[in-house]
Amino acid sequence: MSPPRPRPDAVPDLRRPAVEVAPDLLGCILRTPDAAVRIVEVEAYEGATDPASHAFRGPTRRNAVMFGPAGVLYVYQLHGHSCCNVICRDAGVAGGVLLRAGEVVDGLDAVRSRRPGVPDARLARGPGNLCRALGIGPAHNGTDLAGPLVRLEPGPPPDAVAAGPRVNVAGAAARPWRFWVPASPAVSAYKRHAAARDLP
DNA sequence: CAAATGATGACCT
DNA sequence: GGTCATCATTTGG
Repeated sequence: MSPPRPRPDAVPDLRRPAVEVAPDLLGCILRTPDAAVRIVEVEAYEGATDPASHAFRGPTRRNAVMFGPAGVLYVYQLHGHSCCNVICRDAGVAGGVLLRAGEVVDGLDAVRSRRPGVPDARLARGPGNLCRALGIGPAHNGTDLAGPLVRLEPGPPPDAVAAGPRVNVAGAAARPWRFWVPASPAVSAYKRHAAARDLP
């Protein structure tokens, strides 16, 4: 029996483990005041059990949001870029889903102006680029995903979901916690089939 | 205080 | 395939 897909008219329950939430976020819409993307590539990060997670060694100033309640955005800086996670699990237990790629479904002009010269299919390809496309930055850390700055909205579940190792993570093969929509042009080609398997 | 470290991205061969 | 610019955070002295 395959796992139940989320209803098209509801956002998935974010209080579950990130590994369960991650595939259910595919197809959902992330909206800022002037743009929106359909999420097509994500990675799950747990807490104390996941050495690749920012939360593995316990709370710090940077990762504090990961230990808070579900339903907020965790934004961190890396190499001069911003990356964002949807926070999962109840307060006190860390977990989050990194949003790695999306398809722009609203506010195309606004996104193009933030990413001049970039082909439409690549506007929100990559976690840093996705944040840039939506105008998400450090000020969004800890913001409510049901609030005015950022909204997570339901969307039609994808026809198919694939899973494989996380990107740029040591020992990634042990945990195939990256999930993506194989049909989406917003997922870079080499990642689409790298060590991929279809989700049961 | 100094050094190491990336959940990256753009560009190179 | 690979190099490297870049910078906040974290960790060690």
